[in-house]
Amino acid sequence: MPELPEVETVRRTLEPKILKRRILDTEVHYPRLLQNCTESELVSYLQSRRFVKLDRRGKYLIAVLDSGSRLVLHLRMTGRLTALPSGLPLEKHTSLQIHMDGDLELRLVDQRKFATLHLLHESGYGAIKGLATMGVEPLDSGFTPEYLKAQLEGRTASVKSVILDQRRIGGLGNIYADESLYRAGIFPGKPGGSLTFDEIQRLHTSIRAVIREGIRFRGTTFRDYVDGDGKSGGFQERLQVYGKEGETCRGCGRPIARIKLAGRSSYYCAYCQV
DNA sequence: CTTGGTTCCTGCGTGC
DNA sequence: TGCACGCAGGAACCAA
Repeated sequence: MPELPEVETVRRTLEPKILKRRILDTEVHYPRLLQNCTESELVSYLQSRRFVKLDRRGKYLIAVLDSGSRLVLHLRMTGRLTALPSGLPLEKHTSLQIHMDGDLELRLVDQRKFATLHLLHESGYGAIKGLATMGVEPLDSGFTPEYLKAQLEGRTASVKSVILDQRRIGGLGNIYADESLYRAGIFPGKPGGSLTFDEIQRLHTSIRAVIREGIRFRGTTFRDYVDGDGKSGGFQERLQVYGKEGETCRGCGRPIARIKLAGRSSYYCAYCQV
């Protein structure tokens, strides 16, 4: 599940490979990937264009073209975006291929087919609701304990569902949310509005630390994720609770538990997180 | 406004 | 061994 650290790692690995190359041809194998244009529109628009920049906002990748228009991609759960030598065998669930000069192929493989692609010609993100309403990111200067407090204040929903809300915090997903709450010693099901300022400060610190470490270790490969070179991440070695139901808590030796919150699995230690 | 349920999709784990 | 079934999950959308 690509979250902020994974998408940032993809961005960093892809950008130097794809910039300045000319697009030779585009093949769309899963047309429903395209949210606001047709297959033929995309193919003809990209013909002979070049990418001049690869940006990220939350979990969105934004590829800026030399025309100024942008391709906006969201990998959702199983999307893999790689830039590898052209002509490698076509994998099952390949949604998109962009053939570029210099023997390079930008490829999207997406087993569950939830990934989305927008082609934006106008400025701004109005056409993409999730981008237009994206909240402050954990590593932005605006992400302060006070900001987090304001997001949690008055919420009866669980703290976990509040921090997963992309309109409040951009880029956090299930894995890093669970790891952050574990490090902060906070039970994920606790109502958001019930956190003390001390707990909010701890959560703020742990979210930033977990996201920074996630990037430093090049993301978490729990199942599908690979970076732009097709390589797995390293943060899965550092996970303390996510996916570890029944395993021993490093803090107290008791078993890690799992509950459902807002429709998602939440892993936590019932003793260390209150 | 908030909150929770449903939907999209495919592969995998479970149980008979 | 084989098959049906439920589940996993990010975010848009809908209903209350």
